[in-house]
Amino acid sequence: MSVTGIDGCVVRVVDADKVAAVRTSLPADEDVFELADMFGLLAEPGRLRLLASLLEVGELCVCDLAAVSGMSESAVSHALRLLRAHRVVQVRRAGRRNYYRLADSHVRMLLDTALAHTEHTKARQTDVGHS
Amino acid sequence: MSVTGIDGCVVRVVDADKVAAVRTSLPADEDVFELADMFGLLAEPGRLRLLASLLEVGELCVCDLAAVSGMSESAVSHALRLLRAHRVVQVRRAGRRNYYRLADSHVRMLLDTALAHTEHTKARQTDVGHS
DNA sequence: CTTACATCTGAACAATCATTCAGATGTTGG
DNA sequence: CCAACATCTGAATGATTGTTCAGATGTAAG
Repeated sequence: MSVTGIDGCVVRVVDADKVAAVRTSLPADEDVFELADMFGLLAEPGRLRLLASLLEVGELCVCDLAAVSGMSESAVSHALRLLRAHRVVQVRRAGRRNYYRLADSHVRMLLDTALAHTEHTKARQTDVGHS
Repeated sequence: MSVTGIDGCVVRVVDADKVAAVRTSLPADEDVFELADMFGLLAEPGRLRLLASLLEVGELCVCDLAAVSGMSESAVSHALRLLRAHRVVQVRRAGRRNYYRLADSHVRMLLDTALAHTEHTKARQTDVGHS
């Protein structure tokens, strides 16, 4: 019913107090973009499998990651380049092979949370079929 | 150096044991897709702000969500439709207004984890400038 | 019933993105 | 140095997606 300026633009607002409160408690734009970006890295089955694999076993070379994830080695390389650019994974050279590992504690936490929930759900479903 | 069948296809593998181990411990395809999908919902600044707002204040109508997030009401409506389709948010009608709230504990956990980290990082940065 | 309101919807457009292909880079062993 | 190897890279393609616009639905108030 009332109006307010936000980006300098005028908008309708019902509960001005709530709106003001939420707006101050919301993360800064920069943080929101960064966060969304981070979620975006996890929003693709291929990359998700790559990261989950690294979380599980610690370190793997490109061709093994391809074998595990079912992607082509080229696709894996592209994915790893992206993850590398975002400092999510780290490389270690060993002869002609490149071994990748997780390098971001934030992503590790999110992966843990997400995968824990998945396994928990699966466990429940298994329990149901118990007898 | 060795080879293996995965999708029936033949692939190079270096550490066959690790590959086999990871493959069994990895979530099922269905779960991976579902998870990636979930992350995808969080991978956009607009939706992220909407969900963070709901996490903060519990319940908001569409136009207030638009005011908070800085999106057009139409864009908000589209976003909410998507979130609704994935059972992430829930609607309550009140007159001609629709009030939305979070409805998915999984997403709530992920949001909590993510936002906690953001605030923690911010706190550290603030501390540094304490003098 | 008619108007103003709040939200929803579908089509269309622009932008982003993942994958593939062909070839480049750099590495090891003979 | 040469050949096989492991990974990387860029361009091109096809698919997916977010936003906008115009209008549809449904609700409340006079």
